[in-house]
Amino acid sequence: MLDIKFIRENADLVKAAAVKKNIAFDVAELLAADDSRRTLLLEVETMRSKQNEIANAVPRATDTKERERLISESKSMKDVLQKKEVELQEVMKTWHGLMVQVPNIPDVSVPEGKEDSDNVEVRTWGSIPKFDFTPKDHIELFEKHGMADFERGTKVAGFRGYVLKSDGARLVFALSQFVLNELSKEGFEPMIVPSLVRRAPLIGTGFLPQGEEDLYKTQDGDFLAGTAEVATMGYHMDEVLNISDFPKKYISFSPSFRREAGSHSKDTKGLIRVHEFFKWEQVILCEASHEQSVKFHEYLTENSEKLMQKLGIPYHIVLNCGGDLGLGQVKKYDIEAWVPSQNTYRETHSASYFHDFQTRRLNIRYKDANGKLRFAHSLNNTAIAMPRILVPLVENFQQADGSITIPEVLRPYMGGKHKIG
RNA sequence: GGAGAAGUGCGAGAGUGGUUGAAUCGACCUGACUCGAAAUCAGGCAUGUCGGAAACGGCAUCGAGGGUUCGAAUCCCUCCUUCUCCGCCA
Repeated sequence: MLDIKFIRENADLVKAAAVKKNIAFDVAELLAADDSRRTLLLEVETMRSKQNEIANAVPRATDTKERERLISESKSMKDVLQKKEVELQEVMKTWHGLMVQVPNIPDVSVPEGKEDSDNVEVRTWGSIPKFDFTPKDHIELFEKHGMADFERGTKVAGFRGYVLKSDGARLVFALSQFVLNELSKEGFEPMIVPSLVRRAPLIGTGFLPQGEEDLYKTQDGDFLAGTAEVATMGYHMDEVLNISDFPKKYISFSPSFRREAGSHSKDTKGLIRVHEFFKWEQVILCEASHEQSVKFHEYLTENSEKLMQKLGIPYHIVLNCGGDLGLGQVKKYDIEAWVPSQNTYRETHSASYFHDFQTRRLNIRYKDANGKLRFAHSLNNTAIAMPRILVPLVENFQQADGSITIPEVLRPYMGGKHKIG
């Protein structure tokens, strides 16, 4: 959500933002709604003021006639006021419905573009492996070593179902432990947060109302979150934080769920795109300054890069184009890992910052140096998403004999084992 | 799942229909006293929103949303949350 005052004063900026993000949004419609909102509000409040005045005068009226007169005057106003109030309510509903659709303004450095093919490569790391044999894809490798069972996974869970087994299961926990340790050293506070969440944190983080299609919903009206970001941000909903605690750095774990509505034909096999997975997510809350946001955005990205480097997985960073940005994102980097079987990079991490877009919706504030309440800034980035990360991991480290070398940093968590197979 | 109780400001806690945005105490801030601190004394201390250049003023907010009433923190309804007891249970 943006500040309505800001929108009013910068209508052109908002309009341009919608165009850049390829989001259909009519700023003029919102401004018109805002005009009627303010006109009505003034009318209603003037009437209320009059009524309050009468209500206060009634008990002080010593004369019975005067008392009667006041009461009947107020009564006669009531109908009109009630009608106006209903009118205002309707306008507010429209207004609010439009407000949650206002896109955040993308940074000037965000490239123009409609879809992920328009993203711009920023840097690359590691060398793409050259195999003197025909490399296997991750599905073949997983099945060869009994690390996953896709057939039974589908039997149990349906489309995109999987079961991780043996070293496949061990790797998930090894990676998990590795990431937890590395980021703990960086001062991130580990949290295990709910996946099953209420509507409010999803609205607050910007996944709703637009993303309802991609969320699983329970019969109680709760949702399964697609990322730990939701619950971690919701954690501080309606709070006033202490500025001396900034930046708040969290590393949150949760199972994550995605319906993948509209992606039915994409990545139908294997572990790239699944309905249910595990994720460690970095979340930062900091002071409301663009410089801080930019600084921590780079920091979050570097943290994940370091993890990838320690694992030895080749990757590149892309700067997402306008059309590939979410409603609330100001700027986003994706880390994409090299996947030999597809001869391309595939997204494994996504780092974005929001300015106060999320915190305004979630009402997360702090008192600045002048004692003024301000909305904090929020950012997040994947630390590691499993099992997706296993795809580049096993494919890049496969050997001619079909075995898989285990990255050195994971060996302590794999009982000292050096290779699979 | 069943029965009952409760939700008031930063905290404790009063308030059961009429200047109550809310007593009182504590915390916090400013000042006085002090070399300084403690103690004491004086004053201050909610947020949002609308109008206004500002001063300032209006409106809203006592878990949330509705309702009754000229008037609601106070009465009624629905929901949410917490607590107690029973049942079930990883």
